Amino acid sequence: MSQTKQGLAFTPLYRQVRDMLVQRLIDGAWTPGSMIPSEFQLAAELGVSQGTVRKALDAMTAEHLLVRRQGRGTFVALPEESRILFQFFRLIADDGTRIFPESRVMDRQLAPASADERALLGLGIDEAVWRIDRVRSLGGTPVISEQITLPAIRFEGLAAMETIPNNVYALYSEHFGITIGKATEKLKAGAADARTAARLGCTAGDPLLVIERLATALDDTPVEHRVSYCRTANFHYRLDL
Amino acid sequence: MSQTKQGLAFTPLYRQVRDMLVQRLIDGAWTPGSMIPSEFQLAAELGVSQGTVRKALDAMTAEHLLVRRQGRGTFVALPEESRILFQFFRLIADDGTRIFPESRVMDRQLAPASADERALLGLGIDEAVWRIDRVRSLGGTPVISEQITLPAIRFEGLAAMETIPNNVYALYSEHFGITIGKATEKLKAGAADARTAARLGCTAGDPLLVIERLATALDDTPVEHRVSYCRTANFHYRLDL
DNA sequence: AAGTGGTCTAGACCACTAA
DNA sequence: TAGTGGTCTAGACCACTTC
Repeated sequence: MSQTKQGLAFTPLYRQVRDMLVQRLIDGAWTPGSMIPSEFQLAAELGVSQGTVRKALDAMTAEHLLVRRQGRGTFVALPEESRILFQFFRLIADDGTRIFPESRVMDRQLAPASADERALLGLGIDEAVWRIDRVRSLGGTPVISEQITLPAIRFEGLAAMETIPNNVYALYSEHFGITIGKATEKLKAGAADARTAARLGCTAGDPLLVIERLATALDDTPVEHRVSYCRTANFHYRLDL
Repeated sequence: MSQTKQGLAFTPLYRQVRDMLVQRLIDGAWTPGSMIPSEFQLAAELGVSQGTVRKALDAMTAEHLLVRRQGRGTFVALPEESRILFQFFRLIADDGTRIFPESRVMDRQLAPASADERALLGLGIDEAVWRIDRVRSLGGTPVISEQITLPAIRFEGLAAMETIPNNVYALYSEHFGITIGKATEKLKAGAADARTAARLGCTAGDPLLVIERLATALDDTPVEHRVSYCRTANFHYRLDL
């Protein structure tokens, strides 16, 4: 647990500790929902001070990987609705209400990956993908039509599943051992095509908010590509700068 | 610099220090670009430890209020292009390039505030606002049409100004002593009206990304309301989750 | 009462910058 | 060489939760 500080590749100790602890999440040594050892235990085990462990744990808390509760302990974050709502789902009713959307799966297919999909998900030439097509409703009204693409190799049991639950990040975690760590979104305005318009109860050509998301696992490998077409008549995408 | 820790209104010491230092920015005791005292000097002056001052300064750095440079010192952040580009301007070329937009002011008016404007900017019944209408271009092509609304009382010298510079946050800071601290954005999809379409070189009815921003000063009072209509044919709004 | 995270302190040493 | 921020340590006490 020591390192010469000169040279161009200096990594602070708290960062090394953070990386080691994230590795435990990747390896599944610490599972979602479980309590991890206390700061002092980790400090003793790793041979660093408690303050250094704290700095690593604080960083992981900021990444939403851990949840700390005074008096109780530190826990591995769960992909529960409240967390998704806070971290990943930014569509909010115009009156400020936050609701978790319901989903209706329209289609699910296993197919060879297109060139675009291979590039986005880092797949080889012969790899396949799952494509999930669903409609999401907020307060009973269909608002989002979205297509999700997953690398087939990481979701091998998916064919056997009867239904796909509403919270897919909980599915990835519980059934496939994949934790989504980060995601990048690109937003554009687009026009509704006939099929999407029919789904969302609007007219073809109506403007839609188009959200393209690439989500990565804890090891920063791409896991999910998603394009969402959103009717923003009564909802908006909110962001603090 | 001490406080009983029981009771419901406990505020950590580093937070109190942070608030005191932000007050110096509000009061203008520390001006943008200037170097502030070292951690040890502040600690001695405020009667707290250097570690507590550091935690306050780190928080302010995270808020983009300060810039720290190892070996040089800690400086009050400037509303310079690079900072705006990083913190406030999220429209990026599809190839990933970040450019600072040029602006062309189409109109500037002083008028009584509408009911909506009064509500958004926290104004009284007889207050006036400035309305600035401009077109912004990226790499020579007009991409954004936006309307900015400012409380007239906070921008009294604006009538005398010949031109309005491209970087309005630098203007607010340098000419009116107002530092924008935070902003909230609401994104929707909308259709171009005839005037906006003519400005942006598209067709009326084309989908546009509509960004509504409310920016607040360091003391959390609203300062600027802005609605931007963006053509996203070759650009997108990017965000990390 | 015991164990946890949250705060605060004091001091050491390293790395970077400028004079 | 002096001064700055960046990292790391060791230890104290407080607040919250559970038993």
